[in-house]
Amino acid sequence: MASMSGIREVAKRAGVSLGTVSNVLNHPELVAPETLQRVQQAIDEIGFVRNGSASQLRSGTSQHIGLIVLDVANPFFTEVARGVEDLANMAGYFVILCNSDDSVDKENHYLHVLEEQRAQGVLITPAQNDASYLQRFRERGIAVVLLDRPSRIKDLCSVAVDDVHGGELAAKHLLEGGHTRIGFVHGPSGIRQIADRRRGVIRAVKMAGLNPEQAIVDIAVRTQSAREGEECVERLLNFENRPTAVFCANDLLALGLMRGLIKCGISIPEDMALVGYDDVEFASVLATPLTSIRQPKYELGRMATELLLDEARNPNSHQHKHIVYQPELIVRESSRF
Amino acid sequence: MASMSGIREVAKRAGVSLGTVSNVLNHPELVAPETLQRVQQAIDEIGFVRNGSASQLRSGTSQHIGLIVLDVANPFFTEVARGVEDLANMAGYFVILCNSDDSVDKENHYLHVLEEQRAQGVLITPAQNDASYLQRFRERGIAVVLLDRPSRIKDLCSVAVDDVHGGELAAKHLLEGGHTRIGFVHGPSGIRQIADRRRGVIRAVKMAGLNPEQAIVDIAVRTQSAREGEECVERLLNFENRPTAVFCANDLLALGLMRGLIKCGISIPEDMALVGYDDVEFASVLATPLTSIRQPKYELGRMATELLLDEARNPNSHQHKHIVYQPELIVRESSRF
DNA sequence: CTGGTTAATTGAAACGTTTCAATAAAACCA
DNA sequence: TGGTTTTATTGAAACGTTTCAATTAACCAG
Repeated sequence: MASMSGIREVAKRAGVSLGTVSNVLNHPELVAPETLQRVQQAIDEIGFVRNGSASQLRSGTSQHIGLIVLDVANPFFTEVARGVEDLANMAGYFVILCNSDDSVDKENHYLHVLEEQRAQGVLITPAQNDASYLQRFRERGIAVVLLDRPSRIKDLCSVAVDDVHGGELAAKHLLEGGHTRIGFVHGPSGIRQIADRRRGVIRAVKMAGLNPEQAIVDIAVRTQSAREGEECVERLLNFENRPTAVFCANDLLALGLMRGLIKCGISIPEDMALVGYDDVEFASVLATPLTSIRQPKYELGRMATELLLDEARNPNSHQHKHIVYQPELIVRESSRF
Repeated sequence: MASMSGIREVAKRAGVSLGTVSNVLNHPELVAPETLQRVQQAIDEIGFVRNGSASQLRSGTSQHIGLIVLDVANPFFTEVARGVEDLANMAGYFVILCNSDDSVDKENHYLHVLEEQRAQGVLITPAQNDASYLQRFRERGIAVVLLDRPSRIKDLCSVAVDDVHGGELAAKHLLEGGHTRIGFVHGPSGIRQIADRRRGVIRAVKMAGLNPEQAIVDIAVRTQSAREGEECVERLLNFENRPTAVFCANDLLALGLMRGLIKCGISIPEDMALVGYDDVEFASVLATPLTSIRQPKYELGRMATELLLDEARNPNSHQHKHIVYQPELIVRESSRF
């Protein structure tokens, strides 16, 4: 006798019909207890495991959620991913991990894959600024939530952190410490996060009654790495009117800067105050613990997933939301006054 | 006229049969160029995207690969994940991210999900030491590769890093620096990695003709965090015959230790040499750059995936392998002599 | 004892593909 | 020219579920 696959074999063994086995799997409440047990036993005996593809095909709903980030290795996204995964898992969904590496091609490839899988939804930090192409997704009934991208697109949820405020917090803190000339070290200004943080800095300076042109010393680097941070120390120190404090757009930059400053015999915070961004794990644990701006990363992921699932499950009653978290200033030695 | 879904509508529009459309999708080489183009156009016009579930159901093969790790937020796994994702993606598969959080329950849950999806294979760092239950997977034709777990199980591939050698490298380096009394700071000895690293240390000490009992000062902490590292400084310094060097089982511990030592006015490496493990990104960038043991994390992930895909695609010719990478000593200031 | 409700179970018809044997058309060759 | 091979296309039959209208059984009130 050939193989009678799946549910069918279970049904035969338990002496019930196909439909009943299906009910045991999906609506156990409407199966008589005795039958339920008999079927369960049959399932255990043959070690039956439901075929997800068949199930999804017929029922028309998958359990897939896509998470498209720029780089999993980035500790920021890593924490976000945990938040996503935790909630999705609890709700019975599973997460497909997609690294776009900032490449539009890779991003499109993944979007296509997720479309084929008829994912319930996609959490995405878009590599391309134009999010209109996500429209197609929405038309197919796939929920989309923008991650770490504030957005006013009406028919899309978004979850982000207020980078303007973050920049403002950092600058205000330094201004309160009596610094009137502040270096701002950052990567490409084209990146929204960086542009926003700068706007925050400018705002704080203006509020303090200072002239941004004079109070802010702009130092741009190519990539926001520790190496670049270290290399820009020279530039920083050679300014005719040297800043007494530096705000780095990211903790890695701050780390490099710190190292470079120590090498030059500049002590922190006495000769130069320092503030980073992201509050990565090691910030608190450096030789001179680093003041930094903390973002609710895990929460970001959780909330985004919550919105996504709500949209996926209640497409009609769902209200699109634009959630913006407020960052938090964590003061440590590097800027103590 | 009701909706004629998918392939069927494409077929009608292009004036060909179902089979031909399917061929365009899966075996374009046996479709006449002219027909091919016509079908492609129809596909584009209606914006058709193949239904993955149906495809998988009928063809019997999925594109899913499961990656079950203890914690995505751990930078070690993060790099591994990148290696996995990169290769899997290139080969046309996609990765389902699973965080077991060291919980056997979560692990089992995910294994079940992956079984339902008929995943092509699973990369796993098992939370439970007994890997025999993975046998069921193998019987279902799902390939399994053990990640970061050396194993002699015959019918399973495994990829790992030689922790004994790692411990040996660290200790040997310190011994060569003239240290004859070395602190070994580590978390729970029940963890294989830690036990292995200790064995390496002992081996190196013996090779140097010293007595492990006297040369090694064992300092256990509960968790391998920076905080615990800092807290154990006191214990370290209060030994009657104080070690002149410390090997930490992990960079975070080393970081904490470093901070504690600096606070106590102990200078590194003059008064106390320090070696970490993992060579995390910030190791090179601390006030005193940290000597550490580097593991080929990305390569680990890539190789594991390669083995997995080979097994999934050539189940018959596939040869199970047990690959062990060698870690590398990266010497920096913290142990310079 | 009848008619009406509720509770369990059934079995056939999808779901949207891929597969494969069968056909038709075209190309080749002696 | 007729036979043989090659190249394209076809259409029906799966793949393993879920769904749903229909059936049966069981119960209760009047």
